[in-house]
Formats: sequence, structure tokens, C-alpha cells
Amino acid sequence: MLDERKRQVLQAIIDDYISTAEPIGSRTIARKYALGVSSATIRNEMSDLEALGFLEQPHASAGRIPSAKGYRFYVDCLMGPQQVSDRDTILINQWFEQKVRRLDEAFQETVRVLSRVTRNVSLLLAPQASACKFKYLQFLPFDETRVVVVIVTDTGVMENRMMEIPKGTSPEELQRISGAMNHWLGGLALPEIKASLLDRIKDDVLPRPELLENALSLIREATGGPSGGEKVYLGGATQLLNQPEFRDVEKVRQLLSMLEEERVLYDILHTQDGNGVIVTIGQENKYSGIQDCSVIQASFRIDGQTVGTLAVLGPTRMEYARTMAAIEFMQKHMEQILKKYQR
Amino acid sequence: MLDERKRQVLQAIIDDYISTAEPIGSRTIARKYALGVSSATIRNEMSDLEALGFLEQPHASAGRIPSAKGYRFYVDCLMGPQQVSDRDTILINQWFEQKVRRLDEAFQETVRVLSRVTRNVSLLLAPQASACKFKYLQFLPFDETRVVVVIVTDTGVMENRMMEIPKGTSPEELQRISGAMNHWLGGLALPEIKASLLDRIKDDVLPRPELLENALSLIREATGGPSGGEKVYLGGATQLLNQPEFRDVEKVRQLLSMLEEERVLYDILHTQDGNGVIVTIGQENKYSGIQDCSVIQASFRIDGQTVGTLAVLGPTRMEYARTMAAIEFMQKHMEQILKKYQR
DNA sequence: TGTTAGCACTCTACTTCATAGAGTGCTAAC
DNA sequence: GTTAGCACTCTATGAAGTAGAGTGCTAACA
Repeated sequence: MLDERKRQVLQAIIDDYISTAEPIGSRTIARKYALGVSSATIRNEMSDLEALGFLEQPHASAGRIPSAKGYRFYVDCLMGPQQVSDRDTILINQWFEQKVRRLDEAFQETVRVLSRVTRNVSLLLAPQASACKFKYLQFLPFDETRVVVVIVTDTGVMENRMMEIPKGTSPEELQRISGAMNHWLGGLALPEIKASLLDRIKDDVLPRPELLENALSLIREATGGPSGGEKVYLGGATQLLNQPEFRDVEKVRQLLSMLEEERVLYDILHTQDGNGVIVTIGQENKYSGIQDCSVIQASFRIDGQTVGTLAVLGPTRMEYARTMAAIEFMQKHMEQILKKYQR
Repeated sequence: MLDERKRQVLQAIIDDYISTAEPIGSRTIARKYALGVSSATIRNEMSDLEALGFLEQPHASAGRIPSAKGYRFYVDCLMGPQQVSDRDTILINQWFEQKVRRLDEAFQETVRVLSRVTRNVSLLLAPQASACKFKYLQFLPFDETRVVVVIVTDTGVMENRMMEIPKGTSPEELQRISGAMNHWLGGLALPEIKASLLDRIKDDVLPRPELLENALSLIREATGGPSGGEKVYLGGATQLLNQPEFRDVEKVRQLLSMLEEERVLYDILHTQDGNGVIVTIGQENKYSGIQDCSVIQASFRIDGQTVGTLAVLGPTRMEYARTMAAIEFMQKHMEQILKKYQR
């Protein structure tokens, strides 16, 4: 598609632009990268590359910058795979304080670390409640009118909530309800737990049907909600401000207020379907608000089943190789943690 | 201290500056606020007010802006108390989705709502684990090598963690440990639970001393940690970007990265000691990073005991009356929620 | 004695203009 | 096919001038 020299020139331009954020002229390329030809030749090549749509010119007498198509080619064909550097590995381990007793702490920590390594905003869609199975539910006494309900799932995701109970409800009654629920619902995926199951259980629990309903609605709340019980973790939004493309407050404001809307984040993180690391560049993004950004994401799986997604969002001018390496690293890391939590 | 007209002029200037963020000239005051005197007179008053330190001039031929001292006088003597408007009350109730099953959701929601009402960053220091009493602890089975530990306190703050156990630990052993812990530790404030108590309990649990230690360290982790088990919730950082004083990215970056450091937030929120709503203006703040900001905060209490703090942070040019009303409103709201959770 | 009109003065923000510099594209020579 | 040279274009920068807002002072007035 492109001859060797064109590739070299394109790569040089993109590499340079990624690190400097300035349009590159032909002389710069000739000087910095020893391609053995003069700036005039490079000028011709650049002209060709622009005609082919790989480069753009901000204005007539400026240097060139990569187009989305240019980045796409770079990501697909030019850049070599990269490993997380030793220095980064050390930093990651250092930043990742070993306090993963609770899963949500691990998620929080992961986005924090990922955003620091990649120097960009990072997102994590936490394991979908819908992907895990109800294991059991337990009522713990609190006071006369309330109990603590603990819901435990097979992936170790736990929920605890306060629940009102009628005064004078006996421990035995509660025990019977939880017993019945655990018997009928154990092993079901959370979304399968519907009101329709109510009837089956009801026979067991006739004395207090309203309690059962309450408990079921707790489960539904954990599963349901706006997002199907998924949670998005967001880290390092401040990183945006370090990027020269966000020197304008208005731009930052737009992007940040978009990131504050959870639904948008869900949609971004749900785009993925294949496995491996997925790169979405500029206008390839569905959301108009991030069409001058790129998203790099990877899902993590347990037993081949996708349970969550990890992503980094930054300007199209992004260190693709490094970021992809970092995401892959954290994805593996995440899968390990999940495995530890899983049965 | 100040005669009536000086007060009126000062108030007019501050009111105007708060809403426009522009230095105010004498003519503007004469035109907009019917003080019955000419601009020349107001000019003289303004000159006096500047000499007294209540006003400042950004440069020689600009209008005046309030100094920190000016704001202080305004807050203490000039501005009338304000109620949360009906419109805001409606908005608050609307925004406050009733999903307060779990306390931390309530905190999260509170900062979200508060930041939207006040259009500024808001902070919440969550009820201090150190202020609540250990109620009981329960082990719930998970698999052969792990159990779920649920810690319940009297304020309804709950923690659940995964804990490793030696293979083959029997439910009875666990039961004995939790029984002993609940017996010896029940009713104690969390910080009082120290390793020194270990000995007393140990006699009861000799077969598995390591399990007991694990469980204790879980409690200590919940209490201890960098922050004594307190958690800071931060909401509406984006709001900063709407303020004209943060039109400069560099300023935003500085403030935001400060807010990302949890320790700083703790310190800000711990400054308070009296009760009621506390206003800290500009250089009155201890942290140099927020010396062109004001902080308005109020602690919430249960039975006279401070358990947490609510705060709004914004530029010194802040709608003090409205913000104070909003904080007071949310403080009451918070206390109600806590009361519901408490025994 | 306090208030006001008038006016000179100051300082900023904005516009205009000129210029330097970076970069291109084209042509002609190698 | 490559390169040197050159005319041309466009932006960024800085200087100069200008309008406007605001002040402080003085002198007149009630």
C-alpha cells in the first residue's frame, strides 16, 4: 500500500507529533530522522501522504499533522508492539497498594494507577452484576425495625443494605425467608431473578410475603438500576489538563461534563465486542463529544465470559503503543485479581 | 464601625461583584443602586473603603473589588440570612433520588446535589469510623478457603471483606471466634479495639489464634488506614470550570490536583471545631493552594457528637448567603438520614 | 460641611499594522 | 528520482495608536 520510504516518513511524523504536539515540517524530519534524503524529497512524500489522506495541514504554511486515517494506519501497520517498561512495572507495583480486600477498592486502584501510567483519563466498567450468580442472602439483625441484608454472589461481589422490617418479626421468620430464597434462587444469574419467581417461593413463606418482596427488590436494585448494576470507575480526569490539546477551558469543560454522565460512559465501554485491545480513533467514535479523542479498551474475562472493561481515553495524539501495553498489563492484572475472588 | 452609607456602598459592590465577577466603578453603583447620591460621592466612599482595607483595585483605573476583609465584613455584618429557595428545595428533592439503602450512596448523592445547588465543588467527610461503636461481626461462608466478614456498627456503617481462612476450618470454630469477639468487643468504639485486647479473647479461641488476628486486623483496617477510616466524598469538580476565575487552565490544574490528594481534603475538613456553619475566606485558609478560595462548612452531629463534615469550596467571590443556606439545609438532611440509620 | 459637576489623567483592552520565521510548492538542474 | 533555490503564503509576535472606563482632584454649590 505504501512504499517503505513513505512508511518511514509517516512513522517519523506521527512519532514526532505524538511527543511534541506540534505540526512537523519537512526539514525537521530530514534533520531528526536519518532517512538519507533531503527535505525536498520528504516534502514530496508528505505531499503524497496528504493526498492519500494520511496527513493534514492545519493551514497552508504549517507543517503536517496525522489524520485519523494516519493514526489508524500507524496503529495497524507501523508501530511495533510494546512492552510495559521495567520502570513502569515498578511504578505500577509501587502505586498499587495491596489493599484488595474488597473488590471495589481494587477497581478504584486500577483506574488510578492506569491513569497515572498512561497520563490520560481511564475508565473501568466493573464486573456486571448481571454476569454473576446469586449465591445466597443472609439477614443479620440490626435493631427492632431493621435488618442488614447481605447478598453474596459467586464472583465475590457483595452488597449489603439496610432493610426495614415490621416490628416483631422473629428471627425464625427471617431465617425461613432467606432459606427459601437461597433454595430457589441459588445459582441463578442475577437478571434471571424476576418477580415471576415470587410465586414459587411464596408458598414457603406465606406468613410475610411483604418481606420477601422487599428482599427481592433489593436484589433487583443491585442488578437493575440505570445500568444493570454495573458500575463505572473513573480515574485521573485531571490528566486531561496536562495535554496541550486541552489548553482551552471550554474544551475541558465539555469533555468533563460528558464524563460525568454515567450513561455515556456505559455506552463507550460497551462498544467493544471482540477480544484483545481495541483502539477507536477520532471520528471512529460514536459519541460526537469525543471525536477528537481516541479510546483504547480491553475487556477482561473469566472463563471466556466478558465481565468488565478497562479503557483509556485521551487525545487522538496518544502514545498508542505504550497505552496499549499498559492496558493489556492491567487487564491481566485485573483477571488475576478476579480469579482470586472467584470460586 | 462603618456608617450606614458606607455599608450600603460596600454591600452594593460585593453583591454586584458576586454576580458579575467584574470590578465595579462608582458610576455603576450610582446607576444600579438607588443610594440617592452621585457617583462622585460614591467615589469618595469607595476611596475611604479602600483605605480601610475593605476594597481593592486590580489596577489604577479599574473599578474596585472586595478584599478578603471586605468579604469577611459582608459575611459577618452585612448579608442577611437566607433560606433555600422553594425552587432549590424542589430541585434538591428531585435530584436526591431516594436510594439511601446504603449509607455511602447517601453521601455520594449529597455531595452531588450540594455541588449542583451551589454550583461549586463540594466535599463530605463521612462519619468517622472512630466515632461509631462496634456492634458485631459475622462470618459468612464463601468457599473452602475464604469467608465473607461483615462488620456492623451502631451507626449502621457496614463493612464487608473477604478473608482467607486455613483450609478445613469448621463453621463451629468461626462461630466461636465471632462469638468471643462480639462478647468482648461489642459496644467498644472502634479505635479502642487494639491488639492489647487480643490476650483477653485469646483464651476463648485458642485453637485458631491466627484467625482472630486476621479478623482484628480487618477491623483495624476499617478504622485505621491513612485516614482513620474516614472517607472523603468529592462532587462536582467540573463546576470549577464554570467560574470565570478559573478560565486559566493552569489554575484549574493546580486546584484539581490538590483536591486529588486525600490528605489535603481531610485537613481542610478537619479545620472546623465550633458548631454551625463556618466560613473561611481567602487567606484565612491554611492551605496556600486555596488562598484565593473560600470554604464554607458545617459538621453534622448525632447526639451532640460530631460525626462528619460537609463543605463547599469555591472562589472567594461566592454567593455566601445562598451557599450557607444550602449547606445548612443539607446538614439537617444528612442528620436526618443518619438518625434513621442509627439505633 | 457635605455633595456634586467637571475635567485632566491613567491604565487597560482592543485594533491595526508591520515583520520575522517557518513551511510549502514549483521549477530547473543534477 | 533527487535536490537546490526561490517565490509565495500564512501565522505568530510585537509595536503603536485609540477608545473607554474609571479615578482623583478642584472648585462651585446648598
